[in-house]
Amino acid sequence: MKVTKTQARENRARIVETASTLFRERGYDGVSVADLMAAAGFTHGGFYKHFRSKADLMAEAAASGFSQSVANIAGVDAAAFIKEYVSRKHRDALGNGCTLAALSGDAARQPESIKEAFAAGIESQLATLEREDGAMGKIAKREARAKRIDTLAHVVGALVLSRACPDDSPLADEILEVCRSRILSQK
Amino acid sequence: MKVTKTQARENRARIVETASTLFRERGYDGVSVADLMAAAGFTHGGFYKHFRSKADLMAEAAASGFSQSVANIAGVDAAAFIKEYVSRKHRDALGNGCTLAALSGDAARQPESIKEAFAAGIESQLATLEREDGAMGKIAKREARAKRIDTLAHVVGALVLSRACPDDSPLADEILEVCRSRILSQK
DNA sequence: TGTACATCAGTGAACGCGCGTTCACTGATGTAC
DNA sequence: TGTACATCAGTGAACGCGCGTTCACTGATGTAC
Repeated sequence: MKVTKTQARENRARIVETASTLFRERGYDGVSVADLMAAAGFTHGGFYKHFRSKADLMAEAAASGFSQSVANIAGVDAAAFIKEYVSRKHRDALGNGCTLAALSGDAARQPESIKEAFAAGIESQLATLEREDGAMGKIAKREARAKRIDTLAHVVGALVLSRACPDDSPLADEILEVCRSRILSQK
Repeated sequence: MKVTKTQARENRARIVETASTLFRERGYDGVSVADLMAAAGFTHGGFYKHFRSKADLMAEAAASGFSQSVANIAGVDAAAFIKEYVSRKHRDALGNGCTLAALSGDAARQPESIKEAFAAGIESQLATLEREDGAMGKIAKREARAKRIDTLAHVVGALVLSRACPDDSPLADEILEVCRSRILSQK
């Protein structure tokens, strides 16, 4: 049963978004093509009408996750970003959370095409955090970029360590709380 | 062909150490029982004479990786630790590097037994960084622990983000350099 | 100390299963006249 | 506008393959006498 061009484009987008969530929840190896297509409401065979391989989808799903994050934090100031990022709510919402925190470890072992998507994701995350430096001089701009890179690494590290601890363990919460307050006081 | 009790114990330890390295390099799903046993110099069938399951070995291999790290950083001061941790050398030495940076993302999706090994690994890492606070008061001790947790999250985040970027990309090095100098100046 | 036997680390074939990918097929959509 | 045909998104069976785990077997080690 063929389907409208528009419908097909929507279906493709739904597959990418579903994949983006499932990959963040279970990792790249934890989601099969059949799993994913079923979650999006299709049978697995049609997958290759949209994507050349699972690896191609992985790169697209990462990009989709990054633009979702960018949309979420657009217009939010640094302190609010840190408070939301380094929170129990974010830690426990793997599938809708930051792709960097959920999948950077996986990305490190993936082909270059996926690492490129991650580098682009990091840059767009940095650009979104960058609001107020239109009038800055060169040195101040460089300093502002360094600060944003440093903060991003810091919040990602806090979330990643907290998630590696057992669910509801005191250490998982301690890491989050300690890092949140310290990162906030450094900005 | 049976083997000496001592020999069997050594063989078991070799399997755990081999696994610890391979898991860090390729992730838990990237290493099969057969791969691992072959790398340790055995056939795969004997695996279950030593371990109840692959998941059991994963927890043991993590613990082994953590005690290797602890041995490496014992007696090193905070500045030297940060310089070595947030370095290109460490980033490019996945298999011999920090288990937290290599596998925390994977651990987040694993059974509680593995997360418990990670929590214990984090605590022993913190304890090793803790050298000079014998004479501290209660408040100073709490503050010192918070500082160590925060630094650990920070260095892990820097390494994880750098590794997610394409090999030899400018961004991968920039993240490392920016974070290294900023973390050092905060301590 | 020497002999007979039980133990058990290690072997390699086999198990069922799920993986990524391919393929012949369907039938509504889109197009050419 | 109406008709005939090509297109191609989606279906579901099938492909070869590698996975974690099990099992009958081997034969040197360790033990009981």
